[in-house]
Amino acid sequence: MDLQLSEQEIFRREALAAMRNSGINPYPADQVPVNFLSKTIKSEFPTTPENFSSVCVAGRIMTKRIMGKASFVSIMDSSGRIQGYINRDIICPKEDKTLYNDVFKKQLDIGDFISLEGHVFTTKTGEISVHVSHMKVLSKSLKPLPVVKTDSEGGTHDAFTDPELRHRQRYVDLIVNEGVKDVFVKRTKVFNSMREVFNNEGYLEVETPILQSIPGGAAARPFKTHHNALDIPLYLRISNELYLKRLIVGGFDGVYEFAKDFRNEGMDRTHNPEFTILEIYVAYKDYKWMMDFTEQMFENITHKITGSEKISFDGKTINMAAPYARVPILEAIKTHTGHDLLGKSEKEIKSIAESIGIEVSAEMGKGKLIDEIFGEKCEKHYTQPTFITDYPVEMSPLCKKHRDDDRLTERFELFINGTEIANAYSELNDPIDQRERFEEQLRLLEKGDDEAMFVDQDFLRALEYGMPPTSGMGIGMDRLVMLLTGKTSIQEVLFFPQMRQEKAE
RNA sequence: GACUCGAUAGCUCAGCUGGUAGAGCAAUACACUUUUAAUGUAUGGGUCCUGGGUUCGAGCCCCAGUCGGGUCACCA
Repeated sequence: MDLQLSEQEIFRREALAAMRNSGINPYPADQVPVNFLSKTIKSEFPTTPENFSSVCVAGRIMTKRIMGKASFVSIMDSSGRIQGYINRDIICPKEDKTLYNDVFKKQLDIGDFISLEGHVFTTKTGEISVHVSHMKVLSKSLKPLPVVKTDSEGGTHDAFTDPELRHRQRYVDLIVNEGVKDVFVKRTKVFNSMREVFNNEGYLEVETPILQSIPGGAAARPFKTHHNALDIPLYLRISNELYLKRLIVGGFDGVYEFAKDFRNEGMDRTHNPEFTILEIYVAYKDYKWMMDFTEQMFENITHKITGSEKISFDGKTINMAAPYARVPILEAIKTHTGHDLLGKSEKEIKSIAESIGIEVSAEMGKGKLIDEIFGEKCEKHYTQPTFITDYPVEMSPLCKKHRDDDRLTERFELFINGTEIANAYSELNDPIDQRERFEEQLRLLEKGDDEAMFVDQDFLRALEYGMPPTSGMGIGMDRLVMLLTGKTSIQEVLFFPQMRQEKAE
């Protein structure tokens, strides 16, 4: 699509041709005998200089400083940057100075990949550098990178900041913006440390279908697609919950999946159409156990990722150390609105909601009303990790009724910084109760609630074979990563957030 | 979806009351054998997001659209 080349792009193509004319392959095929990362050299050279008499590093040129017959070049590898000192008469010991005068000085640009071989030394100004004896071109770059500079006080100049460009061209963002890579490395560390916790408990990581004919397990609008050979409609999953419970029926004691889910809804700072939820189901446990398990895990992974139990987010300090407060939802509503909703009818709750300024509509059932009141008046108060528990039965069609009060369920949601991070149940395993709950959802569906759940007959059949008491939880991984990396936008923790097409054609 | 702000050189931005477009970095050329936001001198580089309109004249004003940010709504 780049029919029109900029001046700089033309210069780079000319440099590419010139390089070939000098007998240099700008895209060689051979392996590069890299034996050190820049980070290792910088951290270990001061104590064991004898190990660095013959190093080979490779990376992308980030700056070039030419001072006549000697030059400095900074290259960036996966671990950071290192400087090379390039002296004309050292890399060109014979008559022919082409490699220095033409290739290095003129044909190599910021963005090109090179390898440097030589010994490590410290320059007059104290920077650990590679004293280069051999330089090789590894790959020519044809597009100019944004040049971000950092001054001696650590200030950044000419930062590459346009969010559209940063997200569309994440590869450029990763190259030039310090700290971006780190967010994604942390993201993977979060996943890995949770995996470690689950695997140590003996839980099995599994995979379940993404293409589902009944999009179940959550209240959300699905993406619809079509299978040609079967000639049937299929949906991208909005949740994997019902499949993981089938596996508990099948006899696994603990299963988990880091699941990409897809919801065909609005996008904003905390929603992307595809996102990742960790779902875990453990047999013979209840939601109280899950709270203990969760707060312990969150304390551990926070420490592992950030080095502390305390995180700062958006100017607030959040203490992730266990234990977390446990507040029944109706208590929370009582505290923040003064209204006790326990035992109140749908009509009474509706008028209370209206009286405190909440917009209500005809198709809102009891569960939805309570959800609205909590969402509007309460959740923002829970900055520190708090388990909100015992949701009304109408809000939780897949959750077991509360052992002490059958108007409530054994459910918790974990709120941190006013946002829901986790949602967990003592899973409903009474197949007759489950069928009735589905039928209630069907009535809501007919009433026009387009988020009500579909009836999944095969899931009911599985429950009829018997499922042990089980506790299950879902954790919004993207939001958890946001929290642990201090990012306020989901786009900052996804490599490739959803965006509109760049060009109309 | 609503409101709002924005889009100008490769990047970050400036651009007066409407009078043919500017800076820093990057680029090109030259100088410079330990620099580091290297430096000095010179030079080139523009579909001012797109399409209409007003005007003698539009980067600037008006209308429509595209893409993005923010806020809200929807939604976990």
